[in-house]
Amino acid sequence: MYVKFPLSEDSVEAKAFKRELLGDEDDPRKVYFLIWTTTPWTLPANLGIAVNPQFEYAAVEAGGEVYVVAGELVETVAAKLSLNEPHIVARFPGSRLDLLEARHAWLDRPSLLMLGDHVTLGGEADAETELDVSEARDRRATGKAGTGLVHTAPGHGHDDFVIGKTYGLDIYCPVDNAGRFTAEVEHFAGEGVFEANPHIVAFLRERGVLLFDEPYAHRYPHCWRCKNPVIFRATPQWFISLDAAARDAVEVERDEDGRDLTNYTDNEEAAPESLRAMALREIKNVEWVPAWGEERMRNMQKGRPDWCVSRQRVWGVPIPVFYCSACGEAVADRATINHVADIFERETTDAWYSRPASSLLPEGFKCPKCGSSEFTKETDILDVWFDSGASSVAVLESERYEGLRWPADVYLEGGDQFRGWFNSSLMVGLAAHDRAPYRTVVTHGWTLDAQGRAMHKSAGNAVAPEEFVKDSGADILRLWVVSSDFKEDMRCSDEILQRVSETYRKIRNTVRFALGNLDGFDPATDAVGLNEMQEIDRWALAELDVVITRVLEAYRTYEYHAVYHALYNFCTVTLSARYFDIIKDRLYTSAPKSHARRSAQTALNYIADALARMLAPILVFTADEIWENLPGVKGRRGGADAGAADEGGAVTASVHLAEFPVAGVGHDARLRERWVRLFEAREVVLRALEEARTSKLIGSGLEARVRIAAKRKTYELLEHYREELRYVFIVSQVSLTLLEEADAEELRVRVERADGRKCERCWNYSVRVGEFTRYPAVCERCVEALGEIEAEGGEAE
RNA sequence: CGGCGCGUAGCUCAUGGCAGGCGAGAGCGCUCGGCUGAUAACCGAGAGGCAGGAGGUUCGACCCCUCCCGCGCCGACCA
Repeated sequence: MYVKFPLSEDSVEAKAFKRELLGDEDDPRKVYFLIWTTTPWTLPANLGIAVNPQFEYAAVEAGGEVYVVAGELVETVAAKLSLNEPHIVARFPGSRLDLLEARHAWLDRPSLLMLGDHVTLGGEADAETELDVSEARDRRATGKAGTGLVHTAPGHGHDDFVIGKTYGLDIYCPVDNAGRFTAEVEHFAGEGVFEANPHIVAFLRERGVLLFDEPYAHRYPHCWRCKNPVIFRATPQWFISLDAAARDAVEVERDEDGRDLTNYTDNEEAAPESLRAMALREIKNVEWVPAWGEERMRNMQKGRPDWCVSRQRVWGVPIPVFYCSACGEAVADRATINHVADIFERETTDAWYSRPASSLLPEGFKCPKCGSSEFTKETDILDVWFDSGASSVAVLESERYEGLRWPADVYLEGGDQFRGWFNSSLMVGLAAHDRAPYRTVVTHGWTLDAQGRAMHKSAGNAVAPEEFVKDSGADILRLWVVSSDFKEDMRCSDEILQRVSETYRKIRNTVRFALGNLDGFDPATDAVGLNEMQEIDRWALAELDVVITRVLEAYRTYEYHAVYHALYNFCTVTLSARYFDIIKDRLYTSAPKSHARRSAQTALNYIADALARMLAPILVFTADEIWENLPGVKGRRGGADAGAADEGGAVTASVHLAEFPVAGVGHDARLRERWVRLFEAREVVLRALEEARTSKLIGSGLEARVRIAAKRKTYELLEHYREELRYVFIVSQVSLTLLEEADAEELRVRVERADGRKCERCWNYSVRVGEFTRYPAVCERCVEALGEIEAEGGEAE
């Protein structure tokens, strides 16, 4: 709607202005300021009109009246209003209008002309509409609505409020809590604002001040919950000042009950600081993970407005303020607040609602200003952020929990909580103890879908954790969490969870292999000392040691995805593809109680034990399942190095009562270096075997005899392990020769069919199969193993 | 628009962050093959990335600077 506000012609300034426009201050034609608005109900609260000082405005004469509108909008406005032969009588910059006075369109009240950069030519300049910038630009290019003069009601919108404050206008808001006009609003008192809209339009039309109205679609803010349109009202609120220094020194809690004194400040004498100053100081002392959190928090505190802590809700923690019924004085001093606090401690905050003001105040309390003893209670409640911000004090200093202390070691939440919980906790912590309530703050990123977009139920791309847990279990969901770098945004989708499920199965299967091969192994009697173990078993433990070191460090620094990758890589490469594959021969064919087999089992037991401990925080259930199946836990009590026992040898009932494995046990850097080179050679052999397989020379690697020629350096290494090589490469025979230094290759591998026949017991090929009358289908190694089994009274297959 | 962050193979991550240096790595997945005593398993080989894009600094940049593009969080009486 377009409404005209007449110029107040009485003032000297107005006369001068009219003379400029029409040449004569006594010209009978009246001058009007033309405003446009989509919210008729805010007009009763109009106290001003804003124009943009940068724009050019024009005075348009039509039908004996003169209208002021933005120069660029003259044509569109004239067309829309069907003005009778409009013509421009003057042009002037917006700044010319500053501080002129109009009369309200129908009320006996001035409306002040003001300058504001928020005024646009696109319409929808009203603060109420919250149009975003790009959309506003589009709108400006297409349909124009508006006059370049913005009706301003400081009580009904942010921009209006701000400019109203600048010009010293009242913050006038004649709408009550129920959304109805108050009694002072002529003609419309008691009407709900939305119901009043058409009445106001009709009323203005009758008065002849409405020049045009039409239906107009535009954005308008709605309640996020009930979806109804909301209205803006400026209302009195309680704030906590961030810049005012405390008038009194903070009361310092003394260390009465043995709590760490450093938790509390004792700077009673120090000059009072503002909350903001304290916050900026404390932010430096907190460890932020990731580190950029410090800068984010600091920037936020720098530009933060005072904390509005009052909320108009019927539930919550009341603000313990009283108002004098006689003089209106707000009462909230230490004595009254402590009095209320004492009552709350006994009766909970419900007392605020159940007791009258008189019984919430100290006996005989009188208004410090007027001496009256009649008071009313504040009805606003505290911002719930204040509640959560107080959690550190409420929980950590509660006597209901043992072993807790303030401040907290760690706060962990999503990055959205910088402005939320991290902030409110900091404020309350500072108020209570002058210190940050946390030593470390860890933040995680957002969960996004496969395309990296935020999950929304409405977009249908959300993964419901509870659904997934129901199908696949919490262990796998936790494994997903840990597989991602939680400090950044994390992606989650069916495919990703599918992958994680597969890695879970791999880990579980790997440990199951170890446990399966520990059947009958009793760490107390069967374990082999580290120095007596076969070298590859010690190699496995040396690799495990590296993993332990890496995992413990990663846990310590919140690099959980590094934990995941280290453990998973260990399971797939070190164990499954290498160690397990190589020792299968020994586990399956050596005599059950042979030293060779027990050597491998000792390593397996240690590995399974360590994996259970390291996996425990992630695969909570699976780790316990592993734990229960460790031979040291199953029934018996383990030895010191037998695993499944904590330091001191005590077997714990649950892995979650056990410590992380200790680094350094299997440490052997030189051994690992040798085996790095051995495995490099193994890769060359494996490639050669693959070629032989492709050409149908062999199928299984055990069908092969490998002829290796190596230059001096490699030769010497391999020579040292000559008898081990067939097991490391998993072939039946290996021969080794020296390669000329002039040769191009460091290592040359030829694959042939293995000599002899396949041993039906161990599947290796041997020229000696058939030599042994007692076991004609078996090789020399198996004959020996079978002999041992028989000697132990066991049953040889 | 303002504050902060992210963008390396199909996927999850290394390397790279104020110590820039030869042809950017791993595992999974995929393709092909082997094994059949971890079998709703296991082993191997292979293909696969111009490090979001464009400039700049430099003898030399994934790594430093600028701009652009894409994405996320915050700027809400939602916790």
